Amino acid sequence: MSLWQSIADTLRAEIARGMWRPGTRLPPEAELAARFGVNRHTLRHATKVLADEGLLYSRRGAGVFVSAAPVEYKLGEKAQFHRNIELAGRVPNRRIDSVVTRSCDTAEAQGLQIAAGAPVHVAEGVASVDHRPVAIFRAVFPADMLPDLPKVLSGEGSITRALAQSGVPEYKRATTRLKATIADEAQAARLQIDPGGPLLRTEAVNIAKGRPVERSIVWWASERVTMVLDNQDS
Amino acid sequence: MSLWQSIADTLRAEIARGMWRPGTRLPPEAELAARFGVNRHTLRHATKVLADEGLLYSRRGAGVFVSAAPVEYKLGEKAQFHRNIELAGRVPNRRIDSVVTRSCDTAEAQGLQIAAGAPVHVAEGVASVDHRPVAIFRAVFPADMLPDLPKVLSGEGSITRALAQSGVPEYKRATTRLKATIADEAQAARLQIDPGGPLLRTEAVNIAKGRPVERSIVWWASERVTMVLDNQDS
DNA sequence: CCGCATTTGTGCGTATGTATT
DNA sequence: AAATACATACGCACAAATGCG
Repeated sequence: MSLWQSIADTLRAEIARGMWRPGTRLPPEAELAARFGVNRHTLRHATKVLADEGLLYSRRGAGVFVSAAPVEYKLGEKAQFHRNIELAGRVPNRRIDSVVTRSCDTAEAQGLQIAAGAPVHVAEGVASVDHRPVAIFRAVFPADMLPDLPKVLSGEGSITRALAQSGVPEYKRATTRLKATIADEAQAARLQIDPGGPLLRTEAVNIAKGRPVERSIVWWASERVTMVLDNQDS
Repeated sequence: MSLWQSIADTLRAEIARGMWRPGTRLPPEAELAARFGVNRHTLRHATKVLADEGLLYSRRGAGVFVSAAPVEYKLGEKAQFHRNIELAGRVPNRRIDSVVTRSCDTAEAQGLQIAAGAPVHVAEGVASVDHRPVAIFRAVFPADMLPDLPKVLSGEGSITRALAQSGVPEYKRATTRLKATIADEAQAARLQIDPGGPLLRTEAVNIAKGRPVERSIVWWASERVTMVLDNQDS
């Protein structure tokens, strides 16, 4: 095995076991090169590979840093934001910017299996992990099933808890549709990414007792999250 | 702009406009370095970037080649892809442009659960629906499990049949990871979309008898496909 | 605000190993 | 067997960005 490969493996293992915490700076290239007894180019070859993998990033004049690993968001029946993020050992948060009640459009009607034009509650906001924004969401609920949801939502950061308080203690994700899109300026600003960057758009329907209770559209900053579907679990 | 960047841009543009046909060999590094008036290392930096993008691949002792070969031979459709598209009432097709045997990188090693640097077969090509390209794929197989896969591939023209002949009659998808990316010029050209457009990148591992047999990365033209996950079916 | 040391980014020269042709 | 060509690695030098006193 080549030198740069073994160095990359060593550093990868050290990062994996927490020897270098996310956000911290690695020792200077010269120092690391001396530690491994190689030329600086050889060390740079190793760190370049790790940077390609997303484990490291470097800033000229500043140093090489351990990057925060992208969140792995598990898809499946029990896909819930808070639960997923907490299982990954991160700090989830949801900020609801607006809650309005209006009549639904045809796409929303089809997803929720209600009559076109029926009243719905629409909540919009930003979801974050470790206090960094990762997604913009728009959640649509049938108003007749959840008459007092707006009141509960404004006091809650969790949709699951809000639904529980509105008489829906449990729900499952029925379907998820995924697409890639490009961030416009407004989306980029809210997610604190560059305009034109890649977004992963998920469109999901949650059901309780066989009836749709929520249709959500979420735009994820693809740099900060990876969707994972594991067929062995479920 | 740095030298290697402008060189990479030049080569990328030349490949995009067909000056170097897919499958052809580029001039030797020394010659290209002389053409651009730079050191061989500088040129290698540029070609390395293009190799990372998937435009080029190098074979030690042989040369640097343009990744996607033209229609040399048409191989059969992968069962999953084929069935999915047919169920949607469309006409599926898969074109394998190249099959190369090389040593794997660390990411591939992790996915296939083999030693880093172990030999793998790599098949690249384009998947189409209704005779329009929808995805670029790269499939990686462990060479020790499937020693004669390249021969079988060229003889049979079917990945599933080739796997069956190699003692893998059945396999299933274990995990799928999804991300959104931006199409670079080469990808856009192959998919006949605009550069900068959204791509849905799936990274999947197929297993047979508990052992990984294939790791595929597929870049889908997001304009032409939507991924759907239905938890009620399975 | 300036200057300076630090640190990464880029580039050249050279040498050796190893696979392919 | 020999020539060709890529892979790896070392040493040196300078540019560019950062951060601190």
